[in-house]
Amino acid sequence: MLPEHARGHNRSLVLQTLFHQGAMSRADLSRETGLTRVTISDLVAELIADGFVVEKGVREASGPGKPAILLDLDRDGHRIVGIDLSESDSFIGAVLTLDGDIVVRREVALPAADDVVATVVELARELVAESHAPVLGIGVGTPGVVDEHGVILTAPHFGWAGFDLEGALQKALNLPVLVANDANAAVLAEYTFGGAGDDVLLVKVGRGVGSGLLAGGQPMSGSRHAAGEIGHVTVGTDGGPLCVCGKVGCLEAWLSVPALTARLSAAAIDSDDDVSSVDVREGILRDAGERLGIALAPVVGVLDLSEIVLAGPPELLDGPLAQATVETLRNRTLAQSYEGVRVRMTEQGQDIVLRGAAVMVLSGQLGVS
Amino acid sequence: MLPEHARGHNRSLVLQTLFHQGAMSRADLSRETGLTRVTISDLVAELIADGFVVEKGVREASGPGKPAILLDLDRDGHRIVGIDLSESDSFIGAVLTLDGDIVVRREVALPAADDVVATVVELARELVAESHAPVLGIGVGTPGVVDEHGVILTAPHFGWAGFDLEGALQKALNLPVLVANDANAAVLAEYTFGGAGDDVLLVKVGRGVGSGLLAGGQPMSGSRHAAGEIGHVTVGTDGGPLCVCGKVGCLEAWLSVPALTARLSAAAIDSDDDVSSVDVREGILRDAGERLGIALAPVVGVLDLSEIVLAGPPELLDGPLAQATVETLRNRTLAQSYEGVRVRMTEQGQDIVLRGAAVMVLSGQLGVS
DNA sequence: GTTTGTTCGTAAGGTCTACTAACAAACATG
DNA sequence: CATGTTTGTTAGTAGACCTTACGAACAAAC
Repeated sequence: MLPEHARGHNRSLVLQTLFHQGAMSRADLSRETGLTRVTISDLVAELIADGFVVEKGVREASGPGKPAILLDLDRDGHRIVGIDLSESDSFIGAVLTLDGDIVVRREVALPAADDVVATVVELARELVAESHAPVLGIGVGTPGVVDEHGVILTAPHFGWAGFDLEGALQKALNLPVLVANDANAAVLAEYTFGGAGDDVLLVKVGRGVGSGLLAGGQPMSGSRHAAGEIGHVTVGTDGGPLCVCGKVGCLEAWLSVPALTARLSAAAIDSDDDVSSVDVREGILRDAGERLGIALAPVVGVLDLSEIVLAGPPELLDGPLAQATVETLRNRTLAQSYEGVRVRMTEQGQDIVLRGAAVMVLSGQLGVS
Repeated sequence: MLPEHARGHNRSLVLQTLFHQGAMSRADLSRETGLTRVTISDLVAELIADGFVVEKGVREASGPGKPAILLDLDRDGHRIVGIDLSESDSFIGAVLTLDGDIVVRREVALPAADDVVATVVELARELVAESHAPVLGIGVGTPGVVDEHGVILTAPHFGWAGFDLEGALQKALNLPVLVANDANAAVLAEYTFGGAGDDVLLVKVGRGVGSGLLAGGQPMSGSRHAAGEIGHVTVGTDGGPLCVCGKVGCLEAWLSVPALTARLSAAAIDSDDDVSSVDVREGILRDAGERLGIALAPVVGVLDLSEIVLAGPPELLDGPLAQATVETLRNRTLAQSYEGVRVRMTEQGQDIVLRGAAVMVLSGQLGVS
């Protein structure tokens, strides 16, 4: 550890403070960070020279003393490109501000397996061209198991195994690129923009079921970079639906969007009566929610989680399903640990992976999250 | 972050390197840490002055050049006192070397609830007096939920709630004191002395069932310092034994030593035949192991654990129980994640909490673990 | 209008940390 | 014995942050 590492840490500390607390003076930053005003002035001068911070004029005097010069991140001076490869029928890309707001959005149809990289490169190039400010970097959220250098260890859907996607994009685009698993990206979005706490599990329900975990404010990657791969864990001891993986009672067989919609439409056909059809629908969703609670109870116990966030189609997740999950967790964990475990939908909507990809860039390039 | 923090980090880096790799020269340390020989000399001089490092004479020359002066931790220059409050019938204390070897061992009967602190203080004082070298600090592993400052948030057994045990001992003993949960201490022992990897869960089976978790080499404490409290998580969806907490099918009701021994002895009375009695015994243990596997499968999936370590009576845990656990994990998690999940007994035996308490002191005082 | 006290930002100088460059000591080898 | 290698130290330098001191800009009190 060298002194210049401490310097980098302090640079990030200043950026982080401005990012979360908004415009403030050098003196405010000094009080907030514990560094002296002199050191803050020095760091700020460097950050202004690098174009990350700007002076926003003087604050109208509210008391005695010289009025402060307000500083802020140059929130319009840079853009981030985020890309989401997790949707079942398209790739989605966007240009985002440093605050995670989407400025431009592009969607392209899912290409053939051989053209995936070329398609992503082209999508990224278009977005970079659309950005009217320098692009800080490109974040990508993808299904599959991804290591810390953005190498896809396994992604059955794209036929990747040991493929250095980050390196390939880096080389083609000549900009900083960061690649991570889609659910891991999503939990970062929830942490930075969704007000999630330091210990949170995000369960992402789509074609499959995955999750991203933050413990103590740090993303968990696991011993083989496969943390969060929860879709094929068996739930309960009483059988269950057959899963595509061949086992019985996998969480994914209970909870994935295809599994749920199949069961719901089968029930709708069986039932003529509109009233009972609503009950049947609720029962199916409640069952799925209960299964999620059964699977998560040991995780909540071991990790002492305070918050579980659901991401996916709200018409399926938000309602009886989430309700059943929280009730099941309550019944299956000790009073002490469920008291305060919240289960809620994300408020990031469809853009959660895009915004999470932006957080990856913020974190990697500025040390902000 | 100040330069002196970086200095402290580098001091710890040197100590850590010597701790794990044994005696070596300044030039070796330089190569190992990436710091220059000059900086290493400076740091080592400081550490020698502080009494943590000693020169052990020259290494017999194996090639050209000036022979190296070997350095090592002064492993006999300091002792650590460890105390284990988790046993059901006694408090155990020990004087340990920096390598975790037990030099002196003392055991005292469990006192009345009001005398717990006084008893621990007296035990610690005796051990400090027995130590023939300066005591680096006192580590305590206790049942209950403990925060990062050693405040016992809840410990029903001792009737503690919000009690600052660390502060009380610190004041009475006038030495650095560190207090943590017993299972969390145990997993540290397994990590530092038992060769466990960076992502490991230790399940401690005794009067209750608790666990300690290490993820990415860092101890996890959870959002309310209750990480690892797994005893009262419901397992499976087919009922189970009644638990003291009033629920049905808690892991503790399946797996705790009192629950297991009760079921085993009941079965032994029922069965006259010696041969079938062995089968019955094995069946009971296998059932318990299967339940542990059911509970841990989602945890292994979410955290991508590579290693699960069992601590407790080997005559119960080591054999059919552990075997059933690993088989159940294999059946209930995706191939990818079980491949390489090892389930094994600890080799630290009865002293695991004592040694874990020593690691807490090593880590807190020297930055070594 | 003047004085007083406060707050902001900057300048100068000092301390601490780790680095590079250079060198003496101690050894093996041809 | 001369040469080359490795170790550990000395001397000097660059970077990072600190303390101290000061001018600028303001509010409040007189």
